[in-house]
Amino acid sequence: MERIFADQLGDWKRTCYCGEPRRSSVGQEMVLAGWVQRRRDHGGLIFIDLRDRSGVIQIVFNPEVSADAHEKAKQVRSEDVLGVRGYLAERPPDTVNPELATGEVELSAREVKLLNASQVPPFLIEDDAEVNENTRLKYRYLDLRRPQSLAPLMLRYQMCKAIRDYLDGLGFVEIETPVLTKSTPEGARDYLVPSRIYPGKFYALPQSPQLFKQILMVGGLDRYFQIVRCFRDEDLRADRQPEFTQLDVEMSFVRPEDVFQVIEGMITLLFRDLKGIELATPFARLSWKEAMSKYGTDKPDLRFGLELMDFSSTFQESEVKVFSAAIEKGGMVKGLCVSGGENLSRRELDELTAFVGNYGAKGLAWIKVPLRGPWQSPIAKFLSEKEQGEIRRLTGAKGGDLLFFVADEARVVHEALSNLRLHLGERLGLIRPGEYSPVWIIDFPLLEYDEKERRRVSVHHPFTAPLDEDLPLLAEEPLRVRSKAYDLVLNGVEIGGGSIRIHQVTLQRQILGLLDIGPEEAQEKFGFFLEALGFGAPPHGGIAFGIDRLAMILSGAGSIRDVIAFPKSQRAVCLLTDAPSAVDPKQLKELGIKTVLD
RNA sequence: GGGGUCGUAGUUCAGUUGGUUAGAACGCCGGCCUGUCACGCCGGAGGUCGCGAGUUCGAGUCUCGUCGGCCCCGCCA
Repeated sequence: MERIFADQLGDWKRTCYCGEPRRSSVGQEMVLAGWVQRRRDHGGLIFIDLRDRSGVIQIVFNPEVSADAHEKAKQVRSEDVLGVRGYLAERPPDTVNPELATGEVELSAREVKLLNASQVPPFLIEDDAEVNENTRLKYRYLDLRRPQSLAPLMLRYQMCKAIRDYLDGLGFVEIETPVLTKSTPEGARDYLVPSRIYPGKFYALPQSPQLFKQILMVGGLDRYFQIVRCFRDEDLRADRQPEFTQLDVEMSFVRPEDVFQVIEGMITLLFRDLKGIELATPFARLSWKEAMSKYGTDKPDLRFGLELMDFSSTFQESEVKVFSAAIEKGGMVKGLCVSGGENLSRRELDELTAFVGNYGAKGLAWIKVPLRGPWQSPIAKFLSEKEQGEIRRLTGAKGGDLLFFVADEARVVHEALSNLRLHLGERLGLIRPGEYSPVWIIDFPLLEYDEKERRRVSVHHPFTAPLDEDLPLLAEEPLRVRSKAYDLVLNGVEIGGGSIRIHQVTLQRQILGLLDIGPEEAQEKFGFFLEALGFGAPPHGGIAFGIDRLAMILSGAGSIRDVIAFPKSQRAVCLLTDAPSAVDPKQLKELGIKTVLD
């Protein structure tokens, strides 16, 4: 039988949140409202735990206090919405509930309004209820009633508010930029929005407000920021959603150090206010080259050592053919030394071999260094005395250690070993919980060669300025030019990235040329921008932060979906609304669009 | 596009080498109960084993396909 509750709030005004009443308010008349967490019907007395976002309070329905309220409470079920008027009472001492913030008091109900009935919820609204994510997301409104699910969103809000206050204090101005904008080449796949007024033409949703913020600098804004939604039509990951939020920052007349200073102040503030953690400043700085060499990645996790070591010169002429052959072909041999790793089983070593296979490594060589006796290793018998000596010298390996080696082209070696390093770091418990190691990665290469596209592409983006000292290399050896780009990496997560931009149109055209973007294409794609640079663009630079990833780190969330109110599934579907969905043929006709699917 | 993993009651899960009527806990429904707070006690309902083929005397279990959740590779200037 369907239960229908038709009471209205009427002139009732809620006194406070359910989680707030304390002993100091005992005796006061109160109106509370919320959802029914649980009902305990003793036949005579009925207890109801009433919940809102602030917490839970116990309501007592005693027929001797109000027969009418007690009668109504009999009909109440989980997740029904109630308003209750009554007196706050002190609980009898032996019934105090120390688990509850409101556990010393209870509301004695005089009058109750049944404001809405709820269907039986598909899952229990409790923190420790483990529910499949698809069910949680389909009923996200129920999921959000759990403090555990709401907390990351609350923290995210506090984070954004603190950022706004901080930047405001430094004279930054938040300005909105268009969401319906122009598709730009380079970068990720665009989300397109068809134009009705110009059939066959499309807006693109911004991947970032890059050009607009630079144009704001040309406009003399001097210090801009925006917390802004960005869109990239690429496949999802645990830390990637098709729409995500950036903190976008841009400043005029600045050097990288000026940007670092502003951002370090902001990040330390967030950790201090939101986590009570004091981060040391200035943050570490690591050149891209050093990061790649020591960690095999441009986003190293500095919470633990386990650095990569280069054995290329050791194995140049090695009898271990996979090593020497890789070097011969222009590749390298690198490895790492796992202190105390000797007790890994053969099976575990096989698993690690399969693991590096994910990243293209064709194998994983290992050497166990026992406390006494000869090395145990499939390659041991091929290693010369000299090589063994070199390995000892380079690694400092002692009894109980385990050495890993990967030989391949540099890219594969670095991919494989950097991921192996992270994997081992986690698995061997090298990461101390609660530790945060921010580091700026600087001096990125400006360009790299894309084998698939057979042309140079930007490592950061086409508007990044080269290092002044490398400008002379631009014409002859452009791939050796470093840039004024920087990333902020925290515990192995790239949380922000930016650069000092090119502010002179001549240099900008030259860079576009190096990217094989000819004058005509440049004119068509960013003519407006090049023109703007020509009207006195100031030197400027900035940075963009992944707000979602920052919120993940600060809240300890395991997935980006935890810090987004209505996230999409891995197949980019909104499980709540079922978007994307088919549209009315009339809508398509109006837009001049025909689908070509069978 | 590829690899891995999961899908059994509303939820979380169990289900043996393929074998009779698919189980548990919580939730739900009914009854009793005036100090519970994971209330308790008694009783009850609830299943397209994701979907579709195939193998078999017989499929929750095996095979293939497909759909969906999650993780990863590719992709993400």
